Amino acid sequence: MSTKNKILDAAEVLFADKGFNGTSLREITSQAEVNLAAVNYHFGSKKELIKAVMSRYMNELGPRLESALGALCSEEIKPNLVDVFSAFIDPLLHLNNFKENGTSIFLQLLGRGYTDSQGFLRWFLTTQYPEVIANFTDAVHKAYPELSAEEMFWRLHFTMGTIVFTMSSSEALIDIALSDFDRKVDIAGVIKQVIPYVAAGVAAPIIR
Amino acid sequence: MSTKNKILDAAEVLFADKGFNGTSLREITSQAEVNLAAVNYHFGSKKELIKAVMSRYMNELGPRLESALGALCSEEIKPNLVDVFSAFIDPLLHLNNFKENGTSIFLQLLGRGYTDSQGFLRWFLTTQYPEVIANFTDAVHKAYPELSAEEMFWRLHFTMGTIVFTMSSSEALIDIALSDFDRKVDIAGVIKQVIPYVAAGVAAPIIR
DNA sequence: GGCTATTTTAAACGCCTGTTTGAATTTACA
DNA sequence: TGTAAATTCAAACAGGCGTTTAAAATAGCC
Repeated sequence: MSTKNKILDAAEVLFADKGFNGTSLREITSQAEVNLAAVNYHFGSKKELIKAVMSRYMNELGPRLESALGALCSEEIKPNLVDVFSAFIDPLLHLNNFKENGTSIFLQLLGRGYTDSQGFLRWFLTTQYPEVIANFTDAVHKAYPELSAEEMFWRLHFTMGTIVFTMSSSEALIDIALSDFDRKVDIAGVIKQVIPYVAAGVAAPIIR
Repeated sequence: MSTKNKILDAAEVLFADKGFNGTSLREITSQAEVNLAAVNYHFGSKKELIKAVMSRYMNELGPRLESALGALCSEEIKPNLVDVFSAFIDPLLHLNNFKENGTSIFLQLLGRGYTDSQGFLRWFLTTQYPEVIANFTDAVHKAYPELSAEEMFWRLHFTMGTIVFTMSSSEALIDIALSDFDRKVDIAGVIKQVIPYVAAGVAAPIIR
């Protein structure tokens, strides 16, 4: 295991748990059992390390997401919104093969990135991976063409908020669900719960 | 204007903008034009200052929210979910009278509190203001009695996520909407957009 | 006016942060 | 095996953090 990967592995877990600002390089390097200076040697700075952590996941997720959404767009029959959102399930759950708890970690990182560091991660994702977003809006437009561009903009951001926020606090919520309802829920279970919710939200009647 | 209030006024804006961890006491006190030590003198610690900032809003919002939701529950006719969520509008917008941009600041603070500081604010709100949550779940249950307690739990947290996340990045989103659609949107406009979304999400058909 | 209690102030405390340095060590290749 | 490049390492850097201290200033009250 290379030093670079030891750092990435330790960093992603700590970042997901405590946020980017809330995690120090000393925590990361001692967890990874490497020297403190290794981060700056291999990545240049903490900011570049954050980008590297996100890129590793996006490079794994991006192509699968594109092909899943692309397949949906090229079909003859018009998809419904549940289909569109369900297209996310397999690519997201595949991250669990890539890495233990990969799905959960990635979604938590996404949530952290949206609120930490004054939205620089939003800039990073939208500029580095614009085709993912374009594919998604295309699919939604095909499923629900009556929605104007502006209404779609807002509803997609509401959806992003629902997913990202839920997942960034999913551990706490899963614990509450376990103690209140004696129900063991995993990340796949949460995703299955959230899809009808966001699909109905995006499909809500338009009030003008 | 008392020193205490000067600190609270400066702190809430900075906390909303940059998070609790991301804002230093030195930023707060220099913005408020008071001495650095004043925070620890008047509030004891940074953590207590955060609680004080949140309490000032909750004390303003709580009673209005309770009466709005209480009125809904005591009505003869069964409310629908749009009514339930609409009950939040007036109490929330009233915060704009209480304080300039009060609605926006409060919702941003709420969002920060859920992700910053490992959820201690969730603990603070649920233990200090449980009746608000109870009123809300009662109203939703009356509007949609088929929903089981567990399904309601998840859908309410999805809703919380949608609102809180949207509002915590509302400034950035409003800017994008302005440049992409030439549409000036304010916080009330965003709230009106989000209500049909969350109402439809909570009302989504149950998949068992 | 004088005394007490409250508040404000400048300075320092100890600790933690990301980053840099230069020497020691390991690795890779001829 | 010898040499040059790549990597690791301990140590220190400058700066920011929340908090504390004790003296100075202000306020309230008899």
